[in-house]
Amino acid sequence: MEMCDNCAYNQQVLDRIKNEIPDSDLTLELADMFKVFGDNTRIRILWALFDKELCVYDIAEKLEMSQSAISHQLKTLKQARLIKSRRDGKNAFYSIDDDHVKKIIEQMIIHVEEK
Amino acid sequence: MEMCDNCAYNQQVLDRIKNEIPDSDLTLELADMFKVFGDNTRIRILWALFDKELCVYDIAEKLEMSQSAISHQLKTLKQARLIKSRRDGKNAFYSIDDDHVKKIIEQMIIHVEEK
DNA sequence: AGTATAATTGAACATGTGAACATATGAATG
DNA sequence: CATTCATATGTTCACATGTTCAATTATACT
Repeated sequence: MEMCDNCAYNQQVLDRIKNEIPDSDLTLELADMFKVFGDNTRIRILWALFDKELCVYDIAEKLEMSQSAISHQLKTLKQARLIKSRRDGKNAFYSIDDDHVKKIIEQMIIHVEEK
Repeated sequence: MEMCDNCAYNQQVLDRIKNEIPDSDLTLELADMFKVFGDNTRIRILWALFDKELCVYDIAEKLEMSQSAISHQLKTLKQARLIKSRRDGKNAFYSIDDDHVKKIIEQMIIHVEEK
């Protein structure tokens, strides 16, 4: 099978993984980022934001949770730079800030579904 | 750019993500799996096991941690079916049980490095 | 200014988690 | 069968996490 440019790039990263365990700098950074994804509410928020921008109220309604709870989690997601925000009048609109977010979740879906 | 079979399959999963938020069944399962990756010790254990099978003692030495702490984390990783074990006499050898483990970490590396 | 709506923040609370320590299992060896 | 080595397990404790409640800020409208 032909390997496309995208997969070739990924292969480079995979090759690097085979070497010695890196400093805790990288592994800690990785673990911290996985932690951000490791919460049901945050996964659902990201899912809600995949194809559209939403304000806090909309997300809270969609997920049937309090604005406060959502706002707290949005802060976490924003600190991790997975989402960005934009204020329009009374509303704060949030959207995905990173092309990789979908790919990361995609890869995990493939994993859990094939088990 | 040509898209290879692998990427075409991934694209199918990505397309699915665009639809409504699924039941908490899937999102919870995803979050739980992310949680397993969301620990520095477990990331380092997985890294150590990428290219070879190791016993508990070897991992503990490599990571400079107690056997007990490693054993606890190995149990977590095994329950999540990310690693498998094989007993050979006194030693229990552990190895990666899932082809996706590398790809999942690979994708996260790409993410944290491009930020 | 005063009110309403939207969002954020901080504190409190319950729950979960990882590591350390001590102890228990299990397998090989004498 | 007791001992030793390798691993596993249980308990405890400190710490982190997610949600709720209450208070505060920010913006728009009358």
